Amino acid sequence: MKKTVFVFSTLIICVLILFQLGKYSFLSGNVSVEMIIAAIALVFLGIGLFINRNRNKKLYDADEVDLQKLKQLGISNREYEVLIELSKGLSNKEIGEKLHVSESTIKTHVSNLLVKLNAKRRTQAIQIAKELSIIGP
Amino acid sequence: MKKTVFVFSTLIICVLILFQLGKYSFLSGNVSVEMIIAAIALVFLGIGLFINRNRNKKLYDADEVDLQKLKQLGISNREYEVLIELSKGLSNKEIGEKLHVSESTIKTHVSNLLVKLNAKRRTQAIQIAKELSIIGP
DNA sequence: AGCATTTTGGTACTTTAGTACGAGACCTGA
DNA sequence: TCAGGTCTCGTACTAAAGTACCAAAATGCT
Repeated sequence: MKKTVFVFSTLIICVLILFQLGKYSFLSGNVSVEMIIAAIALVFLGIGLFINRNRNKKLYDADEVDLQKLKQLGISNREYEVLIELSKGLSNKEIGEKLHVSESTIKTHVSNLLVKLNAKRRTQAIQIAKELSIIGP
Repeated sequence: MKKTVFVFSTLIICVLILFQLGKYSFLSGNVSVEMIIAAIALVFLGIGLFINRNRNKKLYDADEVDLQKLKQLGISNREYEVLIELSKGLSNKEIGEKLHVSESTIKTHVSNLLVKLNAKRRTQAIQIAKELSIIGP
């Protein structure tokens, strides 16, 4: 939310600045029409690129989208943590060591994840989770 | 390559059209300055969004990058096919059925892939392959 | 044709992964 | 306080995955 507000605020401010700049330049008559148009075009091209870059990043950030889908699927916090490590290619044992719990516990979490994600294997779970955008690429 | 040429050609054409449009409007004096600027801004905002969308898609297309990296890693055609199915979350047995070979063969391919990708598990192989951009997200 | 590589497949084995239970500890809202 | 959910851990089992080694076809290149 913060990012979205920031981006759109910046956009609106840019629009206002450009309008004022355009009026002033035309009144004074010092700057050519082509230059102004080129400047505006460049600025908005940049804004377009910036917005899309942020939009693509946002898909894999810890934002509202994730939490919503996690609740829909009934995935708990701990299970989500396991899912993250799972997707990094760690074994159950390694995940257990990283989260300071036993391998047994991880197995339980993974089993629950497979049911909730409707997957047969951990590799499939990774794929499904990525399609649902609840984990990064 | 085709896409890049297309995008930049479109961009240049848009620039030219906008310059001509700008000149004509100012000469005739029928359209307000604000409207023209707004139109230009919107168009280039759109172009910016469009370019970035294509750029992000291109990262995971079947381009030259793949083949180069595959040769560097010594991954053969068949192994690559197996890697693709692997990343979809299929089991060795399922991959065998899909590619019309035995599970044994897939095991051999997977074992070779793990060595070549320097991975310990298939999940890790998927992660590494994605980092190297030799398979899609 | 001859050599190198790839692809295929097998056996036998060890290691992970995954399932199916049960059960205690810990919070939290009603 | 108590039901419900989460988190933890265990045992015992089955099913995959992965390793090591071998070897015959198939393919590609010169």
